[in-house]
Amino acid sequence: MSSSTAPRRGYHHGDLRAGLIREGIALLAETGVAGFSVAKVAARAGVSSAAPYRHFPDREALLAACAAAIIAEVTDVLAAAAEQAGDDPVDRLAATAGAYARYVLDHRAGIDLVYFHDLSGPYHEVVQEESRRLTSALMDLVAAVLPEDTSWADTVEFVYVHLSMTHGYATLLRQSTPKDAEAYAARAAAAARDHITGHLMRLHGSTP
Amino acid sequence: MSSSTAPRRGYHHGDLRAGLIREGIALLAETGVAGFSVAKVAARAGVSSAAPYRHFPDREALLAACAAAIIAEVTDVLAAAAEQAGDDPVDRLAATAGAYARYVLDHRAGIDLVYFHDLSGPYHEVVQEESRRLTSALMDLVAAVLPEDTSWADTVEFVYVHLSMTHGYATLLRQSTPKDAEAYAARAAAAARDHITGHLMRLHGSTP
DNA sequence: GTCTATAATACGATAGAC
DNA sequence: GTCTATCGTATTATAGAC
Repeated sequence: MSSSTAPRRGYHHGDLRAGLIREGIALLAETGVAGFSVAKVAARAGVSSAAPYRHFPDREALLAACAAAIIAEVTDVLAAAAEQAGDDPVDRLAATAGAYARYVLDHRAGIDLVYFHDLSGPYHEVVQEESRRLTSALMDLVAAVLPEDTSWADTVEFVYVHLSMTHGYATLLRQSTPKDAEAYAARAAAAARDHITGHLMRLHGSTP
Repeated sequence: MSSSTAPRRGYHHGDLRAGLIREGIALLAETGVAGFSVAKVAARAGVSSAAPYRHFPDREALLAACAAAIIAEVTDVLAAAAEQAGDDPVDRLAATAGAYARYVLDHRAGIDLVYFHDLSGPYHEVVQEESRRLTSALMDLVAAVLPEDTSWADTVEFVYVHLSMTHGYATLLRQSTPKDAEAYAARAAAAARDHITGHLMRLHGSTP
């Protein structure tokens, strides 16, 4: 019974697969996709450069697993922010923009994997699955903001634009001042609110 | 006089420096920063892998030169789009969002260099110079949209958000359907218009 | 100013011991 | 499942011929 829970030796890991994904995400946050390599991830996890190939067939598969994990985490972060924002639909949607900005500021380069890597290859079904989860969560929040008779296509389009400006603001932001994250998150939320307001104005056919 | 205008030999180039930047931009558009290498750029330009080092001290300098050229081109494209949009300030600003989307669709991965690479190192004064030109051009367009008594800081913030959502929409867009660019550009412009309208509403203190 | 050749390094991936 | 060892390849950058 002595070997059931404790690691057998120094090089043994309880769950190397999970550890590699964790270290992969950390490496991506520091260097971006350009600086990502299987060897570096392995070194960070404290194993040899051959070990990852027991868990992932090639570099691309490890990268895809990291991307899926990042998207999953973002989804959870946005959902939590909406939950915490209260009952008003506009507040809830705007809060996701602020939370996204905060996330990108923390994970810096990590997010570029999701937006700049070609996700159409093999192994990427997992990534697309997580992307659908994220989109789905936002669909619910957006549907609560738009009028009840809004078509599915228009709702999707609004999700698209909301995520776009949220992502764009957060990444531009990352370039400049890295401090005072809360102030920037608040401004990201305010920008999202402007967009929501303007869109509702257009729907109502009035102009300022 | 026979050697003054014509190339002397097969390996001779009139302006290799410019050619390297041109091919570097094309390579970035195809592969992104991760796939960028001095050797590949040299091969595309039809010279040996050592030749670029006569014109750029290292890889980073070539990359910086490409980034500066990309930003300069974007600046020109946005200015031309505003010019072509007519006299209404809102039309002119919204047009830049559409033009940006069109540019990113054409140059795909190329733009990530500008937004995801660390631009704080050496050689990057040129990049920051071009960035300032872009910001400055947008400042004029935004100032024409906002009320005359708007502070400089608020104008900068609006430029920031406008560019953010413009960039975000264009890059998200690049991920999905690559066809029907004009329709997407029109929607990018419409999204920018929503943001402008919503912001003006907030300034006027009214709600939808 | 461009070439050929090369050094030093890092990477992806595999083979075989344990 | 992880190790050590290794092959093949691509990269950055330099040296020296022309």
